[in-house]
Amino acid sequence: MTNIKDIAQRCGVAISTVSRVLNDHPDVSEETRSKVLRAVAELRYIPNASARNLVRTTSDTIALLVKGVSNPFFAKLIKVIEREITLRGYTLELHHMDTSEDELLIGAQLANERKLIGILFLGGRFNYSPGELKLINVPSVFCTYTNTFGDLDASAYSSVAIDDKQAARFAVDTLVSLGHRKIAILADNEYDKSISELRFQGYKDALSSHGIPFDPRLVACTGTFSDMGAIYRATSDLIARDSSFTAIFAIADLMAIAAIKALSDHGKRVPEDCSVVAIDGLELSEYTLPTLTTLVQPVEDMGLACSKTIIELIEKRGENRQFTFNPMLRPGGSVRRIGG
Amino acid sequence: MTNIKDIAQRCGVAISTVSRVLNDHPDVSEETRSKVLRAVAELRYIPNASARNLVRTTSDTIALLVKGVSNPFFAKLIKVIEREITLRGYTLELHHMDTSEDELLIGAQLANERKLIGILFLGGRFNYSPGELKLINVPSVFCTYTNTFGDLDASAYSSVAIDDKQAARFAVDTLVSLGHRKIAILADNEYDKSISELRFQGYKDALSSHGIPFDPRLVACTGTFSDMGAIYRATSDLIARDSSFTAIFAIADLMAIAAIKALSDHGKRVPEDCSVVAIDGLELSEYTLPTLTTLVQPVEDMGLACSKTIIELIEKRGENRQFTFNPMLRPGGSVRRIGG
DNA sequence: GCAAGTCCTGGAAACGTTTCCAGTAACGTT
DNA sequence: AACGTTACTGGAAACGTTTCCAGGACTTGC
Repeated sequence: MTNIKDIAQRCGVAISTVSRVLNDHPDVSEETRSKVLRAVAELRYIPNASARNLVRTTSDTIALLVKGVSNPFFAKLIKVIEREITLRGYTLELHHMDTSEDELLIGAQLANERKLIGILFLGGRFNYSPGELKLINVPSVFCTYTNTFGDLDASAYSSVAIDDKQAARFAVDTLVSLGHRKIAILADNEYDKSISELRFQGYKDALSSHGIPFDPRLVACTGTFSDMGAIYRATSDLIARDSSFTAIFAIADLMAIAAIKALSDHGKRVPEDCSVVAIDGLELSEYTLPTLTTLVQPVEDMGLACSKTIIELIEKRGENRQFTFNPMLRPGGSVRRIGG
Repeated sequence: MTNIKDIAQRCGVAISTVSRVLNDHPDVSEETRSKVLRAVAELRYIPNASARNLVRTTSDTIALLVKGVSNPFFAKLIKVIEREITLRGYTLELHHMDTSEDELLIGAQLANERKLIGILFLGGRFNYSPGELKLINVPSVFCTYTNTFGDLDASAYSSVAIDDKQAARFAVDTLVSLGHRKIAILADNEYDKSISELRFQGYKDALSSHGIPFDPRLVACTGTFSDMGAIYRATSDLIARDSSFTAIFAIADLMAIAAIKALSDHGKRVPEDCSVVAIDGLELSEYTLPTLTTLVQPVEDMGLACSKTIIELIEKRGENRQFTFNPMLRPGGSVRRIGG
C-alpha cells in the first residue's frame, strides 16, 4: 500500500505538505498542489482512515442503532438515511439490538470505543431520564419517537417522529365519522413510553372525546410489530373473545394486513363486515386487497430530517431540535360507512 | 478519555503488559492480570479502535454492499447477517448502491480506505470477469446470486444463493401441472447475468420442456424489484396487450402482490381467472388475500451461510465455496387447476 | 536598505495501540 | 557453581496520519 510518505518522496516535498493538499488547506502553491495531486492519482494513493481518526481522535462514522422491529417502514427509512449520510462523506455503521437491550448503554459504549461522531436511534422506547441521556456524549437523533411526555428539556435531545397520539386520534376519528362505535385496537404493548403507548393513548382519547366508553375486551395485544403470526393469533383471539366490533384500528400497516387475513379466515369481510385503519402508509399497502386506509408517515422527509439534523449537530451548525410530522390520511378500500 | 498508559501507570506496570492482558496473551502472571483488569474496570477504560487498527493495519469491519432493491427479503437477510457478525465481535458497515454503480470498484476502494476485513455483496449483477474479481483483495461473499454461467473457477469466489433457474422451472412446472399453458412472466430485466436473467431462463426452459412455445408478448418487464407502481403498470400493460394468459409467474413476491392488485382492478380474480406463483417466500405473503403460492428462500440459512463463510475466510479457517440452497414450495391460495 | 508582513514549506511531536526484542529473576539440571 | 530454561516484564519502534511551530524566501512600506 502506498502511503503519504511515498507521495511526499516522489514529489520531493514534505509529508505535511501532502497532508495539506489532501485536506484542502489554503496555504499551498498551485504548483505543488497539482504536482501532489498527480502523484496521488498515479500511485493510486488511498488515505488510511485509522491513522487519520487516531490523530484527530474522532472518526467519520455515524452508527444506526435499530431496535427490534424489521418493519418495511424502517427499511425505507434506513435507505433514505444511508443515502444522505454517505453523500456527505460520512460512513454508516449498522447495529441491531434486541428489545431487551439498553440502547443508551450500548450507544455510549460504541461511541467511545469506535470514536463515533453520531448515533441515530431507530425504534425502541423513549423513557430516558435526563441523566441517562447524558451518557451519550456524541450528537444523536432519536428517530420515530419523541418525548411527548414532556419531562425532558427540548435542548437535551433531537428527535424525528410523527405526532403518534394525534395520528391515532385521527385514525379513530375517521372510523367514528363513518358510524363505527365498537372499535377494536391492535397494538404492541411491550414497553412503556413507546410508540405503541402513544398510539394507544390516542385511541383512548378519541373514544372518550366521542363519548364512547373504552372497552378492554377490544384490545388485542400483539407483543410485536413484526411477527405476523403473532399478530394473526392476537386478532383471532380478539374475534373469539368478542366479535361485535365493526372496526379495527391497527397501529401499523403490517398489523392491519395480518388482521385482515385473520378476519377473512373467520368469515368476516373487509370492509363489508369490518373496517380497518392503520398507521404507516407503506407502499405495499396500496397494493393489498382491499387497499389499506392508512395514515402515511412521510418517510422520505423523516429520513432527510434525521440525516440533516445529525449532520448539523456534528458539524456544529445547529442545535438540538424536535421534528414532528403530520401523517396524511391515504384513503383505501378497507373502510366503509357502517351499514353502508 | 483514559488510555492504556493510564492503566499502566496506575498499576505500576509497562504499557506492553497491559496490552498483553487486554489481548489475552498467555505470558502474564495471574497477579498482574487481575490487577490490570481491576484498573480497567475502575477507570472504565475503553480501547481505541483506531489505534489498534492502525498498528494492526486492519480493522474489525465487514462492509455490506447492498444494491438497488429494498426488498423485504433483504431486510430479513440483513438482520440475520448483522446478528451473526456482531456476535463474533466484528462490526458491520452499511453501504447502499444505485444500480448504475460498479460494486466491485466501490468495494475495492472501500476495502483499502477503511481497511475492511471483508465484504458482503447483496444484490446486483454477477457478470464479473476473473480480472475484475481480483480487484477485491479482501474476503468477500456474494449473497443471493452465484455464477451459474460457469465461466469462473469455484476457488475464485464465494457465494450464497438459491438455484434460481431451478426455482423458476419449479414454479412454472407447478403451473403447468395444473393445466396452465399460457403463462405470463413478470420480471425485472435490468441487467444481464442477474437473478432476473436466471429466473427468466428457468421460465423459458420449463416452457420448452413441456413443449409450450415461448411467447414474448407474455413477458412483462418491470425494470425494478421494488417499485410496486412500476410493477402494477407493467402488469396492466400486459393485460392490455394480451389477456389470454391463465397464469403469471412473478420472479419476486412483491411483484406477485402488485400483479394480483392489477389483475383485480382489471376484473380478473386470483385464482379463479388467473393463477399466480412467485419466488421469495416472505412472511408477508402468507397473510395476503389470497395467500401467495411461492417458493421459499431459506433466508435464515442463507444469512447464516453468508456470515459463516465470510468469517471463516477472514479467520483463514476456510476456502472459497458456493452455497446453493433449494427453495421449498409453500402452497397458497393464488393458484388453481385450470377450469377447476 | 531594512523591518515587518505574507506566503509557502519542512521538521517533528503527537495520537494510542501492538509487537518485537532484550532482559531479569527464579528454578531445575548437571 | 555454572548454565540452560522458563516465566514474566519493560522498553522502544512502528503504524500513517494531522498539526503545531519555526523558518526561509519574497514582497511591501518606510
